[in-house]
Amino acid sequence: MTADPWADLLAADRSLLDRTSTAERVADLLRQRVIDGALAPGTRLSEESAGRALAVSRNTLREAFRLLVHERLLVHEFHRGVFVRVLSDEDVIDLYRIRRLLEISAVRRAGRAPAGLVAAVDQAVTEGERAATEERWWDVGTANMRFHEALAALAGSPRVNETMRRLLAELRLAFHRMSRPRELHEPYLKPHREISNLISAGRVQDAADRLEGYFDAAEAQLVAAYRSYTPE
Amino acid sequence: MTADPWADLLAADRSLLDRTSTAERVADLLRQRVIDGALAPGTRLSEESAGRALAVSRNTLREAFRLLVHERLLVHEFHRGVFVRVLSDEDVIDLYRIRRLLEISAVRRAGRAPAGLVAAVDQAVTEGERAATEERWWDVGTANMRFHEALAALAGSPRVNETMRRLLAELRLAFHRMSRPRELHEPYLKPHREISNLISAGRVQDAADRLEGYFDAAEAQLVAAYRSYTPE
DNA sequence: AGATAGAGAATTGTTGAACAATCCTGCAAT
DNA sequence: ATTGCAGGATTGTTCAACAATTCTCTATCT
Repeated sequence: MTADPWADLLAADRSLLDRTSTAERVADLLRQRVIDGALAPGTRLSEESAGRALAVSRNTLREAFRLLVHERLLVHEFHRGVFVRVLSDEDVIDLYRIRRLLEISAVRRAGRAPAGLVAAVDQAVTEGERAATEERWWDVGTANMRFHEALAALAGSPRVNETMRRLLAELRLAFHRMSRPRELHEPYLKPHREISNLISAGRVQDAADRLEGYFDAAEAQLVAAYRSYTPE
Repeated sequence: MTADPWADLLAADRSLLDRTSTAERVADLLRQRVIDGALAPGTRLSEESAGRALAVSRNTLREAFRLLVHERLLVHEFHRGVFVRVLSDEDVIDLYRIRRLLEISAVRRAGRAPAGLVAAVDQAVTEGERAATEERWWDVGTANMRFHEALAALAGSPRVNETMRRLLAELRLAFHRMSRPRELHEPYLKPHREISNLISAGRVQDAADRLEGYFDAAEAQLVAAYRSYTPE
């Protein structure tokens, strides 16, 4: 019962010890496929074929499905199966609503944030700019999301981080409905750069105000785009 | 394929049509028991005994467990079982951090909120005051939570509502570690009343500022209390 | 032609049993 | 007091079975 100072160090490594169930790994895999668009919104995932493809039993697969349904990446219709989520207009609006709350609040309190978190914001913007010069538009979108994730991370809250990660994964579902990734992502590079510079300069209130206006414009534009792309 | 105005009304009732799996109902039940404290933090829920008690198979039970683990009410240790979550000090601090973000932002934008949502805030406070005069201290705590839920609801976002509901359920885990429900909940009645009145009066900025100060005090106090109650 | 009904197939919901992998318990040995 | 080691208990995962529900296709009717 002695106090072991090194024990805490080891405890941190415990997570790497491969201690994850197959259900979780299946969920990780499916989540990735939904995010990168290999599984398009609306696709039905039957237990039988998915189970055969991944070589796991139906029960294990169902556990994985439950996780992703809870993350809103899949929807579960009783006795009908699970489908990759199709976002409605209201969903996209709502995603922006909650992101606005979290990000603006986080930026407004960014004065307390450690330097590393501020640097991460700048880094995400830089990464987006580089991807843009190389015309990798999907990567620009990814970098843009990392930017917003970094903004929320300024709050220094694990739960905020996880909430943001899930929201952004959900937002990917909207992107997959739209073609023209360049028109979709490029316009945001400049405002992102401005906001990042304001934060780096310590002018967090100005940054928050700028972000507020940014959201008004971005939300309106994306919703309009999403609506116009909607088929049926 | 005609436009049916009444079809939407019916569609809303579809959810009442009992179309829920047993796993979900088991999860609902367990969630309730965790929230009301019948299952104390740290309790181990073995698959065998829980399954026998609820008369469901292990597979179904495991699906329910997955849901509650995802909601952070249970923790799952590989090959060891599931336990009712024990919140750490950091968890309590983090819960307050994210609540602060959501609630303050929601209040700050409460000008756009419909009157019904504002009324709900007042109603929650009134309910708490009544419970206090009747010395039902646990109910005072419940009403206090409903107050905070109503504040977040001012944002008018389904996702914010759900996030708050989960966060408050998680916070219940902290309360169960503490005795003295009166000392825990009573002090907040007065500030809640003040904030509610400010919002009703349309002075949302003042309310947000007041809430900010409230959080500083409440968080410090609860964390101190939680720490002192912590056994082992 | 188009709508409707109904039989049969396919899929999901749930259970129970089985076995492997891992953890826990208690005792012996040092 | 700590370590090593069996044996038992619990979880992880699969499989097979059946009930409940939905889907599909054809026959029927107007």
